[in-house]
Amino acid sequence: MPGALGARAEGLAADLSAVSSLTLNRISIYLRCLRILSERGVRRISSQELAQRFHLSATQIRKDLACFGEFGIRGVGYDVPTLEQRLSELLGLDREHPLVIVGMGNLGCAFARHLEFNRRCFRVVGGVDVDPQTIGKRVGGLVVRPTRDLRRLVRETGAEIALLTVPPEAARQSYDALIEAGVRAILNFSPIRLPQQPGVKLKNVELRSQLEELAFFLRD
Amino acid sequence: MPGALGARAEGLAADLSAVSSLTLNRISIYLRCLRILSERGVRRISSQELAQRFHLSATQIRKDLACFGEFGIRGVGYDVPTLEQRLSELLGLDREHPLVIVGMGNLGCAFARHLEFNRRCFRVVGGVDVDPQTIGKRVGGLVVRPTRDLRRLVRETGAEIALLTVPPEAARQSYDALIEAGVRAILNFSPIRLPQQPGVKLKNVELRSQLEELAFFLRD
DNA sequence: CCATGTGAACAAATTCACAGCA
DNA sequence: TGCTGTGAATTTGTTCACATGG
Repeated sequence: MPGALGARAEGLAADLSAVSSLTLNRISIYLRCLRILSERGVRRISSQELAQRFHLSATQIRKDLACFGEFGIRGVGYDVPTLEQRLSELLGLDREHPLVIVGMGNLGCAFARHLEFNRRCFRVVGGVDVDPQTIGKRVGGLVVRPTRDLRRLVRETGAEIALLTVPPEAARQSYDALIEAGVRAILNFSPIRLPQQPGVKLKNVELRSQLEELAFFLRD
Repeated sequence: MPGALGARAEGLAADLSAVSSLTLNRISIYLRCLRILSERGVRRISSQELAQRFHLSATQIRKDLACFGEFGIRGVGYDVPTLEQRLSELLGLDREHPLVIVGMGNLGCAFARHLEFNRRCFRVVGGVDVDPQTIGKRVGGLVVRPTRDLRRLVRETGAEIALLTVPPEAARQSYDALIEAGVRAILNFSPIRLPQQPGVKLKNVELRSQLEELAFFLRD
């Protein structure tokens, strides 16, 4: 192991800001698999067996984990609860993240109810919309507020993450409002290309593209 | 240009099955940008300008397009309506794709209504659920049918694509049922790892992973 | 001329192969 | 012995730089 400054006993291999998006998404998947194993009472697992059970790649699991440190026991494998715990901490999932939803249409409401029901690390603390018909509606455990209250809502709740689920024509305006309100990470479900803002993490979920890729596969 | 067999005047550069998922998803994005330009009456655009307007990379646009053929006029740029048309055909978006939704909970209903409203190339022809409370409910223009009717539904409607939006514990069973019913492409929104089935395209949309990547970015 | 299209250079990600340690 | 962790090899993806041709 290189003598990286600040590396602990089960040392951190490299600086965390260099970890790729692909690796992070897979780590999140490994964590889900570990939770399932944990619930089933499995205490130890090798990368090989983890890969076989969940259709993953054993080498890739080990390489991905190597970005964060050393977690296994050579010749044995990984301790399931320990690895689950360590990965949760590394992803910042040991605390709850307050989250606001901008656009309480079909998709926004679905996420509000879904995350309400399945709350793990993320808590929906507010939802806003421009439509007077929608404002005031109860969805899950919250009441929809007007978009002009966004800044106040973010201040009050300390929300750092936002879901952007507005129609295309409102996307740019809502995005600017979110930046202005001071959120630090945005998951954009609208089909609009938004400019990166320094200090604010923007991720796009291109649902339409996913469907269109399937359509491409089906072309005869 | 290499003398590829079957290459037309604006020739196909290579075989389409080798095009990567990354390229396909970007082509889908370019297509959306072209539609916007088209609506605004823009008739010609260069890769440079397209990139600037929509926060893309000009070189990458040209490289991506090169997978499918030659579409531009050197020294000039691309004809917007023509390119839009050609890309639509290439992705198989010139015909409508019937689509079934398995799991009419929050997410399933949201997609049913969303695609109903915003129907372009994809038509929701049916939704199924196991919950007796949900069966029979009207969502958008359709009535939720029991999951045991899935096979018949797929046969009747010719659905080739399915959205899998069931809770985790039902995912594997529903997946097997979809394979059995004969759909050819599945977009899986459940957080369960499913095995690839030869001849059936499976894409996973990991919503949880996207959120967790944002959480990672926010770790202090 | 000027923007496309493309080989060549570069970078990133994945897989291989095996050293090293429990 | 057996599995982890990791350099080295390979594959895949992106960017550069420029020849090509309308």
